Amino acid sequence: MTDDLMTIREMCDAFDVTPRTLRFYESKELLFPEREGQKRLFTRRDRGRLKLILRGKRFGFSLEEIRQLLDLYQLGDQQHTQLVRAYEIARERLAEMQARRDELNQAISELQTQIDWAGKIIESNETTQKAAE
Amino acid sequence: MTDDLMTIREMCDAFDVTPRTLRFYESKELLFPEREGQKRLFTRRDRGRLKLILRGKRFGFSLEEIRQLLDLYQLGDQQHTQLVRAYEIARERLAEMQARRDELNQAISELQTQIDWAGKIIESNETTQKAAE
DNA sequence: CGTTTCGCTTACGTCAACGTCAATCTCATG
DNA sequence: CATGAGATTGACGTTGACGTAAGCGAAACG
Repeated sequence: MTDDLMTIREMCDAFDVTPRTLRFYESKELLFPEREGQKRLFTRRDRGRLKLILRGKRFGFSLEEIRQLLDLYQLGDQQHTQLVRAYEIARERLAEMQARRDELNQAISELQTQIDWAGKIIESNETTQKAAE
Repeated sequence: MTDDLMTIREMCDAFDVTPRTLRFYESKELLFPEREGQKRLFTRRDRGRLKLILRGKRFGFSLEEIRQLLDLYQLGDQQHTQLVRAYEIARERLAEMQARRDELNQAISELQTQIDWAGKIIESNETTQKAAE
């Protein structure tokens, strides 16, 4: 593939973000595009990371938290101590995410209940209205 | 129950927030505490809403989005048109939340995979180290 | 009765996550 | 070669969600 590398514009179109956002993420060390002269060229690795960044944001993680999470996905070349530490952090994060999912499930079922109620009310309103006509 | 009404301090202790936060939420019309003279007194309704507010925040909703969600839980005294509209919004939100949950589940299983790998690496490192001793 | 202790209001400060604008630079195209 | 479209680097502006400090009123305590 010749377009293993993508320009900033291609990235923006692909992920629906602005150039400013990509430069900002680079300045925060979330992305590490290569350079061709001055111009940024984003790699497959950058795309993978960006995907995770955007996902993290949808769950309300801060960019700093996301940066730490990203490091967990790149555990290859670590020292043993570092690896063990990352492992522990990862297990904590996993527990958090599972707790969140459970909470989210509860929120969903509560909202579902409200919706069912509202549906019934609307239904009865409409039938009584029809009856009144 | 005589303490159906709670002071600002009791609320802060119960929900681990600051007074500033509660006043801020009131100013944004997320909470509607009663008044005894100048002092705020938070009702059971306020506590229910605060619980939902804090939950919403954990999922990355803005306060404005949360305000709209809260209205869905108070569909009693609405006009028919309003009710139908709220019903539609609620169904959209529900779909969003379900999508989020699915995405979260995927993120969890991916992270789980990474953790399993890391666990294996750590294990093998430790056994080879032991063997070398 | 003085003085802490809460609580209230008003108002300015802060931090994250970008938006926006100006001033270059660079390269392709008429 | 001019020029116009994109990209880059500062640098300042903005918005959301509070923090924080100043000043005042009420009430509870020694």
